[in-house]
Amino acid sequence: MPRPSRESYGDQKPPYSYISLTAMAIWSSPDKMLPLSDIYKFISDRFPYYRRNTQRWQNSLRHNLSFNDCFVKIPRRPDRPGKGAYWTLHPAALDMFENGSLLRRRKRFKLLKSDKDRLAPVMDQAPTTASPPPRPKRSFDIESLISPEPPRRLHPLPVPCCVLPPPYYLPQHHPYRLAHPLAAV
DNA sequence: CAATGTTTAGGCTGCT
DNA sequence: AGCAGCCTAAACATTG
Repeated sequence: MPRPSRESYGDQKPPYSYISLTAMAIWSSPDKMLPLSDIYKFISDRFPYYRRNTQRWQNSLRHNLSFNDCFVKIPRRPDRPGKGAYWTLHPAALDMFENGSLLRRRKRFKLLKSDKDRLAPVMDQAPTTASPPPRPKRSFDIESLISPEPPRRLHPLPVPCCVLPPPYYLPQHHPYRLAHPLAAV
């Protein structure tokens, strides 16, 4: 099984879907959430193939972000202004890839319409204030699958995975908090 | 205005 | 053949 590594692929197209590449990028970030431009950067830093034809693949990537329910937009905090939201993974979508492989998804992650409707009003609220972060619960270790292409590390590697981004990015009654086994306590 | 985000549409491939 | 997952193009809206 091919795995992304420092010297893999070169100019060849990596065997990962945009969904996989985006999930890698998001999950390798400290807060498990990234703005669009950082997702682009992660991918083109690691996979030289994506240093070309940027208009094409970035359009596809944006399509995937909006189209797939597994990606969720988190509004910026008012004190961190900027263009565009942060993107994260839906907690229920973390087992989308068979046995940790990012090559092919088991099944498309699709929310029921009723779930979407329930989520929508909450996502429109302005982000609220902080509370102590729930402690990490391992679920998905993409870090073990990826290493940066250039000889440098973007993040310290043994990062404990947490299912949720830090709560201060999320509205107080965000469903994700409830979805998190520790946040519910 | 350029970057970001949403949506529709068509094509390709592998699987059953 | 039909379906599911994926890729690409493109029109269009929103936002900083």
